[in-house]
This record gives sequence, structure tokens and C-alpha cells, in this order.
Amino acid sequence: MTDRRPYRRETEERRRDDLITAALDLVSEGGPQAATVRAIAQRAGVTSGLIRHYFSTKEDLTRAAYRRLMDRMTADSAIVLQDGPGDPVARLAWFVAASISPPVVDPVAVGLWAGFLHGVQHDAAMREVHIATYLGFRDVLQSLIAALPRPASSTQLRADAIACNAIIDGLWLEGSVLPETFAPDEIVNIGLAAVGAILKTDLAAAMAATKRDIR
Amino acid sequence: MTDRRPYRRETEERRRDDLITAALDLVSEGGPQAATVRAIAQRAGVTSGLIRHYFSTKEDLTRAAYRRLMDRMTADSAIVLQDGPGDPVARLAWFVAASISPPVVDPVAVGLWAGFLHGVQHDAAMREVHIATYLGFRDVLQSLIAALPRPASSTQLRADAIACNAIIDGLWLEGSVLPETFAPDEIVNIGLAAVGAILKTDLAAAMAATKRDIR
DNA sequence: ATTTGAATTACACGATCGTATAACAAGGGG
DNA sequence: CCCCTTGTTATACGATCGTGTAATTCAAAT
Repeated sequence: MTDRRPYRRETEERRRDDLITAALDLVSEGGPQAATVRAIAQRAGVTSGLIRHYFSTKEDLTRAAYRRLMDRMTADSAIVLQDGPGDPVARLAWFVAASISPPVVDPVAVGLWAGFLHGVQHDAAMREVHIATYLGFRDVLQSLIAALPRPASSTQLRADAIACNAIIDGLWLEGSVLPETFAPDEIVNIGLAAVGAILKTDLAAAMAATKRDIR
Repeated sequence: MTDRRPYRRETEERRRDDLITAALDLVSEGGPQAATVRAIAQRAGVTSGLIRHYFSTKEDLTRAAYRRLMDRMTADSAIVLQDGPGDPVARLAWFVAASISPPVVDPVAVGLWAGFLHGVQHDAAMREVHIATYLGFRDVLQSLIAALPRPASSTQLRADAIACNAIIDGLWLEGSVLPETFAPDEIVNIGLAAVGAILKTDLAAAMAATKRDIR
């Protein structure tokens, strides 16, 4: 009868992916308030009714989007462990450097992260994701620290991991929110020096040495 | 004619204060979306029309609320400098400890902070407040570091201040978002040890000594 | 070629959003 | 004691929110 909008059927995976991506884009651009059902649908190229076909509620979509964001950020940090150097000191240095460099350090990412924080504090499912992500990251860091050629008790190891993680988080925050305040590589250099000072290990030298190796 | 709600006239200061407080409470409880004009007015015990009598727009009220939040947080950190110890090492230790203890470390505060971050990134006035607050805090920290009995170049001083500030920010974040993950005083102890390691100064000992003095 | 299941669009619903404007009343200055 | 400024309430407006339901049309199976 009337002219209805033509459409193509897509796989469930593709549609969910498009909707989640659209939601994240909108939150980063306009804050949580901008990620309305209608705006998300329009951005994803579908009509708003379709959202409720793939997500039982908007909160459900929000949770999925947060999960996606966290997965992406941890993956960006851990990727250097795949084909990075073998030396324990250099491995730690690379991991720290990657965690406080783009694309982990990114105004968009920190904006998204903040946009979801209220959900993390009040929604049990989102809180679970956050805890798993945070402790997972810290455990990776702790295992890298444990592999260093130096003696350390388990309680000392935990304290070191928390401290180094705090440096990474703090520099990530500041570098992401106020990137123009820092010179290029300043954050990485400060981070390596600070983590090195806590662990009494020269990460900056190890970084420089392996950088030369790669070339 | 009809029965209108009775009311008392209040000073401008009092009304602005009530409205800002109501807005902050609502953001902390329900996120930015919960701080609607009507909800803020109801929480403050007035009708919604009154908001536009004191704030030209909702954005204007939001900016005022953010300014209030930042002022309160920096004041909570700096209060220990008023009647704290005179010894430079102890002063720094107290300042660091206060910055990673309640009421600065607080789930409500970090939730509020995150709720405003999108505004900070996109609103020029809010961004200005953020930059001033952040650099102001870091300058206080840097001047405390500069007062330590040790030689340091100005570039080294800047790097140290950024690194120590990152530790504080990171521990503030983690302690505020996941308080149940840490033992009592664990964050303070780790923070003092980490800042001390970076500055090669025993802050924990200075803290313990002055604590004994106060008693 | 036809049927059939479901992916997708279309539309309606009540609630609530921020803003604008007019009517009222509180309380100090004459 | 009354007036007059203005702090405050009341109400309306159009836009938009998340959700529920029915109608359609695509694409695979028969």
C-alpha cells in the first residue's frame, strides 16, 4: 500500500554489532543522554523497533555496549604480549607503555568509560564486568612483575601490582582527558620511570634496548 | 482563589546552594539523566520554575554544580596543609594520605566526577574548571615535592609531580570504585610507599613519626 | 512457484523532558 | 498600613523519551 522503507535481512551478529557500535558512538559524542533508542537505531541504519527485537530492554543493550568497550580496551593493552620481547623486564616495559599510549589512552575511550560508571556502580551485571576487567588487568600486570629477576613476597607482589596499576590508571586518565597538557612520549617516559622506581628495575633502559632490537 | 502552595522567600545564596546540592545528590544517585529540572526543584523544596529564576538554563546550573564539586574535593585534600606538620617530608606524606582517604576517596564523589566528564570534554566553561582544578592540585603537590631536602632539576620536578599525581589519581579511582577490594589503610600504605619510592624519600616513616607526635 | 517463519518497519501510547510566560503573594520601604 | 518590587508558583507548549503491538516484506525451505 504505502511505500515502506526497503530493507535487507542481516545476521543476528551483524545487527547486534551495529547497534552496539552505534550506541558507543553516541555515548562518546553526546554522553549517555544522547544514546536514545531512536538515535541508536538511526545511527545503525534501522528503525527503533528493531532494537527491542535484539535486546529485551535498553538497559540490556547498554550492558552489551559496556562489555564491548571493556573487552576492546583490555585487548588493546594485552596485544603487545603476543609478539613482544621475551625478556621479562622488557615485556613489562612494553606492557606498561602500551597501556598508557594510544589507542588505550584516548579521549573517546575515557569519555565512554566515565559515561558507564554510574551503571557500574548501580547495576550488578555491569559491576561484575568491571571487576572482572580490573582484576584481570591487574593480574596480568602482577604476573609480569612476578617474572622479574628479583625476590618478592606475595604480599609485596600484590602491593606492587596495585601501585603500578594505579600509575597506569592515573596516567591513562590524565593523558586521555588532557592530552594537550603533555609532550609527546612524556606520559610513557614518566610511566616507565615511575613503575621502574617502585620495582627498582630500569624499565626505560629495557624499553630502549628492545626498541633498537626491533628495528 | 485556589489554594496555592505557601512559601518563604529566601536569599539568593541559600536558594542557589539548595539547588546545586539537590542537583549533585540526584546525579550521584541516578546519574546525569536523573538530574532533571523537575527532580532538582522537588529535591530542593521548590517548584521547577524557580530554577530558571536563578539559572538561565539547565546547563548553567550544571556548570555551577560541577564547580562546587571540584571546589569541595580540592578543599578536602588541602585541609591537612593548614594544621598539618611543619616538616616537609611529613607535610607531603599527610597530603598524599589525605588525597587517597575519605572523604576524597568516596564512591559518591567518583560517580559525580564521572557523571560530569562528558561536559568537561565538550563544554568550554567546564573544561576550564577542570584544567584549573587539576593543574592547581598538581602545583600544590609539586611545591610540596620541591620543599623536600633533596636536589632536583625543574624538569625532574615536573615529572615527579606528574608521576605522584598519577598514583594519587589511580588509587583514588580504584579505592572509590571498588572500596571492598582493599583492606583498611591498604591504599594509603601503598600510596605512601609508591610516592616514596619515586621520590626516594621514606614517607611512611615520616607519617608514622608525626602520627605519634600528634597523639 | 508457493508457502512460511521471522526480521523489520510502522505506528500509537502515556510519561517526561527543558523552556516560556503569566498570575500570585510575601515582606520590606514608604 | 498599604504599596510595590520580585521571589515564587502555576500552567502550557512542543519535543522526545522507552516501550508495546500490529502490519508488512524479505529470504529460505518446500
